[in-house]
Amino acid sequence: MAAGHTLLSEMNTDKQALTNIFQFLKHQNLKETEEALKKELGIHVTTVSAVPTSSSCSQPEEVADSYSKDTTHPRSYSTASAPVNATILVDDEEEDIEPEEEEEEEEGPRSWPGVARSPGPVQQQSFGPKPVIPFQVPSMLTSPPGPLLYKPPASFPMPTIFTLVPPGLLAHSPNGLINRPLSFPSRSSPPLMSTASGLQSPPALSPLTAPPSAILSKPINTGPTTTPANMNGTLLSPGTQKNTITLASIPDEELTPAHHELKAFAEEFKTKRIQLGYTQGAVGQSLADKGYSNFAQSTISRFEQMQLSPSNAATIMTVLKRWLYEAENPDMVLSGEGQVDPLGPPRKRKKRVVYTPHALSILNKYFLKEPRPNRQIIEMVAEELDLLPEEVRVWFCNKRQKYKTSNGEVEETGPDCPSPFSPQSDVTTSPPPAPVQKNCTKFTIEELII
DNA sequence: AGCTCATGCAAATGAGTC
DNA sequence: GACTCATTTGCATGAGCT
Repeated sequence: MAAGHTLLSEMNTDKQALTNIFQFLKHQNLKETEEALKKELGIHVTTVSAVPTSSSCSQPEEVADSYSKDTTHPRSYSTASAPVNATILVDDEEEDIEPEEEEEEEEGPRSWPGVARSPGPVQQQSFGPKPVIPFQVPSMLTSPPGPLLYKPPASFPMPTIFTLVPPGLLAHSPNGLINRPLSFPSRSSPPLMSTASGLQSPPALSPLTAPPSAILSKPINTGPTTTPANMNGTLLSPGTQKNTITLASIPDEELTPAHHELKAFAEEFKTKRIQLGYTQGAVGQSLADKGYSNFAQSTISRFEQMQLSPSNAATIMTVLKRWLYEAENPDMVLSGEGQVDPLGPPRKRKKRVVYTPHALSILNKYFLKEPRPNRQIIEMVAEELDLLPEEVRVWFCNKRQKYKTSNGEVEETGPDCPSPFSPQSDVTTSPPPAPVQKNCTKFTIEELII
């Protein structure tokens, strides 16, 4: 504690932060938590050298692993608009202090080669001094003892950068989204799911609409990957076509404590979501509204069913846990830098493009002729189909991948050089058999013109 | 009929590699 | 820089319910 005081004395504003925290705890009658926080501060602050401008948090291995693949989700950040405050490190263990920038990387939209994109929604603005105090909430706080039965295990800690926003200050939020107390979704407002309405592109070619000549045969031994092994959805994640392990598929006896915690939270989340009157789609919408990483209804559904990999579930849990806390405590918004996602700035995942049957047909024809088109061809195809070159490139990548998995291992000829096709294969999109091409001879554009 | 949820499929993404 | 591979996650849609 003494060390904590030392640190705090150096960082003026954190006194205010601590005051707020303790007031909050008192207000919530969280005596135990308060004590624990004090205790924890006393312990952990000693491990910190001053962290004047950037905050940091720890990620024990299991969770760190879950983050490891997504570098766009910084695990720590400090505020941009609030006066520079020190952040108190609460968790211990390994540290990784991310270089500032994160928020700047704050992504302008992902850049697509050769294509100028309009910037995404501005997540951070300069509002001048803001009455929010960046603070790293201790893990026990991130899972409020009161409303939440779930207690975060050490192996799945919450991201712990938060800003406590006193209720009275909520109205000062300048952007209408940030720091707004969570409100119940209006039943009259269009739910998230309703976006899947008439404005979408036509569905992809169905097997029946594909020209007979375009129907490939499936390999005699279709691997286990072409079809979900379990159609009832209890063993394999539907969206998981490979050997991805989902939490739901792990036998009880093999579940680690961390897995149990995830499952427990998923159950609790579902229960409380329903109690709060939110549909899965509304949760996704609310996440987006609040500036968090948003997820589609389907992802929320999969989370609740634990049809996600453990690491993926852990990642999503951090967001949902925070969302749930705010939903249950509308007067006390936990926010880091306004409403920054605990995993970093909201993801800017490119909106999924649904290709028209016509586009798919053309793409498949090109794929047949040249599964590995060069840049020039890609650009030509993109122009013809009014797509981005990057979209075309990705389509070919995915197509090769799908082809390879659905047709078994490709030998000499490789997926790039379609081998004589065995009867039946990917019926929806695969092109008709092509002559075996030794050495994957590239086609010229002229040859590719259909 | 309209809403919610579950799920197949595939577009998008990230890590590792060449 | 572009590929492969594994993974994540959104769109579309069907099932079930009210």
